[in-house]
Amino acid sequence: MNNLKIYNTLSRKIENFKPIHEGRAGLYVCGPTVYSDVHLGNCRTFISFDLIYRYLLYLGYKVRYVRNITDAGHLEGDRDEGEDKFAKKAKLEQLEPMEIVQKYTLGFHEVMRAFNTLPPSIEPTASGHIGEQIEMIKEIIANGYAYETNGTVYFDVEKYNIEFAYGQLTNRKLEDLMEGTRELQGQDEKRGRLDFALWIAAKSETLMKWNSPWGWGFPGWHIECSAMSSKYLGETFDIHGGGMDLQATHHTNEIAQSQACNHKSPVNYWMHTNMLTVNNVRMSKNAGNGFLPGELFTGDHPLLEKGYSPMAVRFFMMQTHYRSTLDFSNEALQASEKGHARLIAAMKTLENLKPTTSTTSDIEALQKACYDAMNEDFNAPILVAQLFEGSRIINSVNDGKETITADDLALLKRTMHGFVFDVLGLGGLVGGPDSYRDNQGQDDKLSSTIDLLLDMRQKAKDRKDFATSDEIRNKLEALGFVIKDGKDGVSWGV
RNA sequence: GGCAUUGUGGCCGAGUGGCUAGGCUCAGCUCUGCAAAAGCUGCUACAGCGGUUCGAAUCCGCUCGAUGCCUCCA
Repeated sequence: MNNLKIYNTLSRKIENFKPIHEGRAGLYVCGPTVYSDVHLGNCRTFISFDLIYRYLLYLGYKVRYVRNITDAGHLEGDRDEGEDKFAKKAKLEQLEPMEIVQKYTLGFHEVMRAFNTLPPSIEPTASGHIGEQIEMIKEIIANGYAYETNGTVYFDVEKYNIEFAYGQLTNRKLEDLMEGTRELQGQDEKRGRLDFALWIAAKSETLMKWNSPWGWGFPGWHIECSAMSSKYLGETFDIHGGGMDLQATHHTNEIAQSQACNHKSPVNYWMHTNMLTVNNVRMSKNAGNGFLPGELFTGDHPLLEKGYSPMAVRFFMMQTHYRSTLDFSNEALQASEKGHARLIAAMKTLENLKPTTSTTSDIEALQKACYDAMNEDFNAPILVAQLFEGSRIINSVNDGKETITADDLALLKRTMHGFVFDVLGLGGLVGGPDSYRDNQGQDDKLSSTIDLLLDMRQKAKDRKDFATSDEIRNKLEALGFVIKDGKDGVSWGV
């Protein structure tokens, strides 16, 4: 449990993970803004952190995993101009803002389930924590790091920077940041160009608004994460994660708010996941090169040659480290699809392995290699390579080319199950994720039927009636089944 | 312009200075009635040029290329 290493954005180094409380870990991940369908880039981030969450659990940590839902106050422009996203979408769709929130929250959960991600321990909403956010803003004002103008409260970045390093997370100096900032209209209310809103005064047309000491309004985007993370994980907690694109603005402001409020650094380990690209260009909502998870599953998109199962996609993501960019292409996806199928086939074979009195491969070394891979900043690609070594052993034992003792077989099963299913989250034995397991009863009937056909084929083979046996095989294969003639009989897969 | 990341074999992708992951593709072999599956073997990889070193894909410098952030985004 003590060998885990994590790359910390703050130090730009791989560090030993030392939790604040022995045996426990607090993890906060910035969740989605639910004003439209979740897109695949978001999914990659959440799947990456699902892996991290799963491995912490697998190591025996008691983890509190908090992932928020942003359902209020997220403006179009990050620097406080623009319109409320929910209200804008609501006008377009003629719905109440909270209907939008509900619709896309449900859709988000559906996709997360399809990818077999574990639900977080707590999934707090911004709109449900307005009080906490107001209290935090009051404290920041009392501490002298924020000021109110016409019902809007701004964070005073330049004043904060005198005492703290505002740009520490991105290694930037305040002067450089100032240069890079444009002069925007309607900003006379701000004292400094980098100042950002903690609370925004409602206009007459604002649909989502709450009462506050500064009048009716809504919270700025960044304050919700500071308020909710400190509420559920404490003023300083272990790990905060999110996509790399949040590093410069959102997370930088989160640190500033928390420091200004609580006088302490909020997070020990900052983790950032890399972007998803298509043809080497970042997939983004507005670039037109993105597709939705649903389109990926069905293949119903011009960029996709066919559909890919959620587990094949998850496996594809596990073959790349979370800090590397991941490029989507049909070729790469299809390669992963086959690799995934081969690994899952070996998992099935593992169930039927027969032990003997000696072992030819070093199972303990395999197990250690799996732990080593994940302990090195959650290196899933190396883990996958080790699991293929495990699958090679499984198949060799199955072919009678290698042997294994009962004890080693038990260890091999524990290792393979633990890392394939519990850590990588590649679904259960029968058909993968829960959504694919609904027709369990049918599956049983189907497999009896296939077994019957294969039994008939065997009888035909026994009397050298190869015409009949091949006909059965060819027709089954045409239906998508794979027939494997093994040493001790026939097996099949889909 | 500033701050970062990055350039690995046909493709995708790991790589902590020396022991050259893994998957997919392709070719061959073993097994098989034939296939499939499985196993084994192979396919002149580290952008270029210098440097440090006994030794560099890995460290340093320069050149060229790609990407991200700095402006909504996971």
